[in-house]
Amino acid sequence: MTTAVDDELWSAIGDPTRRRMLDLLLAEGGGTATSLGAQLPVTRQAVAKHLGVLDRAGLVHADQVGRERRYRVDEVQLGRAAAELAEVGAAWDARLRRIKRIAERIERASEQH
Amino acid sequence: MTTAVDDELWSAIGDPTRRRMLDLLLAEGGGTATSLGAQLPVTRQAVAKHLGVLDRAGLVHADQVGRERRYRVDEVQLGRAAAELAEVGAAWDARLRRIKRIAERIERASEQH
DNA sequence: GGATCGCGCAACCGATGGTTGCGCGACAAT
DNA sequence: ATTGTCGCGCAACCATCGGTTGCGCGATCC
Repeated sequence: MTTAVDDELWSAIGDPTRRRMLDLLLAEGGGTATSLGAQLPVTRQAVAKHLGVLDRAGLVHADQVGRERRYRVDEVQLGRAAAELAEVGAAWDARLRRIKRIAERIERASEQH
Repeated sequence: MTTAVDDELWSAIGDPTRRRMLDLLLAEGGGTATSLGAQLPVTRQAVAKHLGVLDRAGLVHADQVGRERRYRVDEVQLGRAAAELAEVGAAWDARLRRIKRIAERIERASEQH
């Protein structure tokens, strides 16, 4: 029962900084490398690289506005990502629950000697 | 509304190979660096390093059996991890849903000019 | 005792997340 | 129109990490 998760997507949202960037973009409805960099503990250049990764993964999308490069979240793609996250979590949870049940049954069986 | 996710834990389960290792350990109720390496596209040494990371993160736990070093999953810790995954997914989902609702309201408002 | 098995350690390599430094084009001001 | 500032992209460089190969050692099996 392989969870069939898109590893491309995982590596994009696996990075903590990129997750915080997505959060910021969602909260403010968009932003630039400079505006995000001002609210993060990394430089503008680092943010720009991350934006490139997210862009190639299809999670964000940029358009030029004057001398600014404004990024916004692609809600559909991020929705897919969120769903996959929840799916993996649920799969593990289910598996753990099953194991726990079996363990308890064995416990009971050995208790009554 | 910061999601307050433990970055330590994320980086541990963020790696695709480590996730597959956890799956294998769960499916077989434990394993060694060699046994896992045989079922993965990487060498035993790479697996051993990953096991070290998972061990330090508290997700697995080893005990020596003869000349074997047998690892098993710490179900409680993995349960916490699964819960956090689901939580982040749900948080994004909720936020996206809220944004969509607002967007639709604006749409309607501007339509009736 | 000798062959084998499982493991740890060390050196090395490529990709990646981060930095600094620089130059260029777009906008603002006098 | 020139001059200054702002936002950005490009390049060089560094540390860390996931991966490899190679080796040596201790435990186990004949």
